[in-house]
Amino acid sequence: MMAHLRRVTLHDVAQDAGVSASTVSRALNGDRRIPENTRARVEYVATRLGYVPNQAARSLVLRATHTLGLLVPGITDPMHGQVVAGFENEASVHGFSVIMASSYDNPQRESRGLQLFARHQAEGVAVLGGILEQRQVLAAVHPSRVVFLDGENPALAGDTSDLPFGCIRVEDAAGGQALVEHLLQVGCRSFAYVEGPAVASTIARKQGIARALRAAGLDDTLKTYAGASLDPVSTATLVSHVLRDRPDALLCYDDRLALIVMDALRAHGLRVPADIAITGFDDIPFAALSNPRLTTVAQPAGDMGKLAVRMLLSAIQDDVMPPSVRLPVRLIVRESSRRVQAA
Amino acid sequence: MMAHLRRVTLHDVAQDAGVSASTVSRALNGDRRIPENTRARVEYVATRLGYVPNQAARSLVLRATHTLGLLVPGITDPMHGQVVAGFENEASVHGFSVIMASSYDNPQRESRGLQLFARHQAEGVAVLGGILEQRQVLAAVHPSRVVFLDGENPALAGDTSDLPFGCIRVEDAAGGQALVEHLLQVGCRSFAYVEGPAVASTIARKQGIARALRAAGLDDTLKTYAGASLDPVSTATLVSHVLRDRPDALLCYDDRLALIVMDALRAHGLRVPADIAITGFDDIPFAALSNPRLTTVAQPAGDMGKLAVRMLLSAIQDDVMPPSVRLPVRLIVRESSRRVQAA
DNA sequence: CTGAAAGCGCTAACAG
DNA sequence: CTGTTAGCGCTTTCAG
Repeated sequence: MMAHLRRVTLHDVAQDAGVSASTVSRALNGDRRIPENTRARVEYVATRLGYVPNQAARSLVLRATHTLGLLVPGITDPMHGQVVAGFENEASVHGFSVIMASSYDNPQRESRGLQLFARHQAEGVAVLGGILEQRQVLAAVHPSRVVFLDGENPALAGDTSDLPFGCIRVEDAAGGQALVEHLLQVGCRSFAYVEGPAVASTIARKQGIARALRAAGLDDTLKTYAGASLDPVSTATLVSHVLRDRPDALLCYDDRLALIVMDALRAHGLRVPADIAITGFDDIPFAALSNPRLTTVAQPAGDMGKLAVRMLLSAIQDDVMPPSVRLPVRLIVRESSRRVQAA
Repeated sequence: MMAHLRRVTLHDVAQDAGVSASTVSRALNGDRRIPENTRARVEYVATRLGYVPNQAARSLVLRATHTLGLLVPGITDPMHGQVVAGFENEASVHGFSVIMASSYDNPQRESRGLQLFARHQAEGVAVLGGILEQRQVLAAVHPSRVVFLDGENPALAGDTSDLPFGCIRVEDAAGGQALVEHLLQVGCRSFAYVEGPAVASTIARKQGIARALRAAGLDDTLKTYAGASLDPVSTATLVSHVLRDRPDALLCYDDRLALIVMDALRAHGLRVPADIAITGFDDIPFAALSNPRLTTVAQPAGDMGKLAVRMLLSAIQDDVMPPSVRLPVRLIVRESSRRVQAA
């Protein structure tokens, strides 16, 4: 059965070094009162014996785990991957470990992940693209500090300072707006939006698009299509709509979707951007490698992860959550929207 | 300073429920000796108070953490993302938490990650694409069980059962071979290989390619180019080599590289597959969405992660590491190699 | 400068 | 059926 992992303990080291456990502890933790020679000897014995401190015991007595929880919808998404990388990096720089859980856009799994963090006494938790309500999240991990990254629960839309949690969002609407302004400039007059999952950012991006259209006096030009997945049926439906309406430009919820749509359109003989312009959102690495290369809106994904850690640490140390922020985005024009002047 | 996370403890619950701590512990852990009504009351109080068991305390006394460590080169890579997803999923199914660390293909960080696992008393650890020697890894996390996934340290090349660690690899060579056989069939006669990082799989794939070429009596046809990155200089060099040699087919180390190369080639006016066939390796999601869609060799990435967990759990429970395995790969022919019969 | 003792939150004998 | 006791591995007063 379950082989117990008998490891070398502080006492083993103490015994071997002929000192008490306290001395070993102090020596290894750089207590100035321990003279250099004892410290060296203890250290020597410790490494010789292969001693590794037991984190569980440590956190228990220190009442601090130096652990952050990160809840992700799914690590397969390149966009999320970048956030995770930024988060993990920054955490490790500050000596924090991160424990991760995937929610797969499923409230149940989201709760389970938070539960996990609570059990592990995470001192702070970041929720990426979560759909649970803030109250629920807060309750689940109380009293950990929480920051919401790209929170998808509609209630997270407003900016919320003074709350026991922080929000990091991007200028989704501004991104949509920038996209439309660019497309107008290259001569597009009719637009369609391909929706993503029914979450906050889907709506915000669409609102930005609608706003820009309104400003240009093209308010009711915008068609909206349900987003497709890799499944052939949904793409076929989408393509048939495009073929029927023939908009000049197709604004997709995100890059992944845009690439799927572009592929489907090509299979049906539509040329991008000659017949139709396509844009994405996120600027995932592959957006720059598609053919045609994808015009998109870049999100500072890595920075978001980094910032999340910073906010959490600040909240942990100073006991005050920094104000929520909304990060700027950047329009990146590539081939998929380079139209010859359209009608 | 550091606000201590005062949480509700077992004793709080015990007090409030008017029983002893042991009773609460037993009730909450489903000990059959506790009668239904007490169990219910305890449970009620526990949830009302928002009690969450302290994992650190638990692991300490149980001498079992139910934690697995996963070391990844970098979560940004879609291929690795799938392995991670499979691993995490399977672990959570079996009630294990996973703690993850990124190595960024850097031995130092790899060691640090392993150290982290040791401190957290991970009961098993999986190393994905690691470059450290097995001995070092084993020493670093002893006595945890270890499995190497796609280990990139050359010494891992041979199949190794009866060892205190397991290896999960894929049929890299067979994949390379299949690719060549397919390319020969569509009329390619001259080949070039674009290398990845100098690790085991780069070599294995090339060996498979060379073997197939030898079998076809085309041994010395194979040119080898240094792999490019997104950086313009390296791609320019690569393109100039391709332009000079004009091979019929370009076999790239992996999909990511293939997409980069394809993009560079297109920028220089070369058409794929009309002028040159291109293939990748891995079958990342975007391989199916490129234009032209990429011919590649699919690896069972998710299964690898899942299998790693299974091997680890089996080693933990039965104290015997299952034999190493080498997973099959699958040739996926797409547009990038659909040549009209070449000369 | 160093050791002895107490205790972090929890579980597991061992009595009752 | 339930409470008391001891102790997981570590840090930290508090004495010496």
